[in-house]
Amino acid sequence: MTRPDVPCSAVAVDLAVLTVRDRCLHVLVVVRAKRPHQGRLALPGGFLEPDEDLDQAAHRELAEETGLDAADLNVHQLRSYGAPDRDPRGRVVSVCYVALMPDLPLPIAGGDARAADWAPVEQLLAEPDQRAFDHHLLLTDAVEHARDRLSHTTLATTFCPPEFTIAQLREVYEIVWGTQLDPSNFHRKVTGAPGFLVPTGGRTAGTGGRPATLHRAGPATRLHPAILREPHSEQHTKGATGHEYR
Amino acid sequence: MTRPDVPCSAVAVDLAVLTVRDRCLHVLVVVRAKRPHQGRLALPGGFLEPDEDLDQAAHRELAEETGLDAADLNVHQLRSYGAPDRDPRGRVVSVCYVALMPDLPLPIAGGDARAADWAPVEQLLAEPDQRAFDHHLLLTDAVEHARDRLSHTTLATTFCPPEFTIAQLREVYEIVWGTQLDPSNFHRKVTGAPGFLVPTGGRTAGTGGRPATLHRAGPATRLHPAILREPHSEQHTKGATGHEYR
DNA sequence: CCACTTATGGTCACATTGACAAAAATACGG
DNA sequence: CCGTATTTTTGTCAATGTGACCATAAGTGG
Repeated sequence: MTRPDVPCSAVAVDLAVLTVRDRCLHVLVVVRAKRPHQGRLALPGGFLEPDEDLDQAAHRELAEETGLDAADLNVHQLRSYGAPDRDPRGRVVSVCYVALMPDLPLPIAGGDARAADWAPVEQLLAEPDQRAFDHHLLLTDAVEHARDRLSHTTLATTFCPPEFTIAQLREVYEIVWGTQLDPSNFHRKVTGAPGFLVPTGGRTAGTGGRPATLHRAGPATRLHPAILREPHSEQHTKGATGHEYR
Repeated sequence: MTRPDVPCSAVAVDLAVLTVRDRCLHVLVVVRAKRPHQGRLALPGGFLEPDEDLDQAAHRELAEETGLDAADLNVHQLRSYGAPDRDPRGRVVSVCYVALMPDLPLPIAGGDARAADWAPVEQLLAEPDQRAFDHHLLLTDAVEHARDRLSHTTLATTFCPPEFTIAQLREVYEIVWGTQLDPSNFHRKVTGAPGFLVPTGGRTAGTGGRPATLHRAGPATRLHPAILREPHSEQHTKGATGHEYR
């Protein structure tokens, strides 16, 4: 059905699957088994199938790589990448998705036997030229995207198990943002944001301190008021990722 | 160069070019000259050329449709659309860009002689099924994107001429958001946001009121503090566009 | 000079925030 | 069993941002 008079490209869907693990932000990576970039770390992904929506492809790839049903996870399109030379095999336009998930037992070795494992984001970002294709750029953008979203949405709860304490949630923010947050003020903010947290009635025990009340994620998606990343101040002319707004 | 063993798609780049005109938000549309959707209004766009980056393609299309050099305009990728049946001719994945510009003299009839003209966004959004392809969805997302960005970035100035008054800037916010803003409080906020506005020294004249000082866009891109859309309050569980975060 | 219009500045009550203190509720060591 | 350390949770206070609203400044047109 594709028309012969129109330039034709392969369309790939790549995934930046993020989680918080061992007090660090991790991303799911695979070791490439084939050329090009054989042996290098890459984001999991694959080509769009003929009768598939982009979102469907992302969910399928996620299921193949992690064995997880993405239905209740958080998978969102980030942006597309189409530099003409980004894949030496030919023209490939890649649609990148970001998925956030709690620290589940393990990424099952993928359906197609590629080795998939968690890698610390900080370490990967420190060596810009070791990734396959332009996946360093994809990862940079994905992390920045996740950081931004934590401020304005209730996304942080997707890094947590179904029931969690406010300290666990605070740890997520601290790790993703690389900052320290005041426990007392953080508590006030998140409990004050309508629809963010729902107390389950349960409490923790055996942690050597006052037991914490357990919470579930509430119905809200946008956060009001937002939880700000920077202690305020400063001229904000920065923007790291190369996809600067305005 | 494209490998035969991989599903192949056409990749299109579509543009939602927004401007403020006659106190309404307008978008640049073309009347489709060919089937499918002949005679219907569509967002301008075209297919990705073999040796072109996505951003380059967006700039090229913008130049073709408006005759404008996009260098100093504001063109950003929104997201991609890839429903299998979105184009009856075959598989087409479309990367949508949003461009914001001041109300320049006119959109020159495009290089390929298609009629390009401004259409009021409100009117287009009111008739969901009259657009070509899924361009109603693209437009919905583009407008929501622009609205969100006004709060947190200095994007609003790109709707204004090089020199503008604070009242003109306020009008941009009011029109894009569909709200009324208090002139006095708005003035306090925008003049207080560091790097947002730079007074040029000039003043208006002949407007039947106190002359306003003229400003240029400042160096800042992010806005601090943000200029909030809603007078506060309310449970924010909404999200209109179908691409809900969380 | 006066009415009118628009821009800009000020006031005040209120909400949000960060820094910090204090209280509550547990574990653990003696 | 008591005191101390630890962690959660609740307050307090000053600084700042915000909305509602009023006042003043500085033009135009009669």
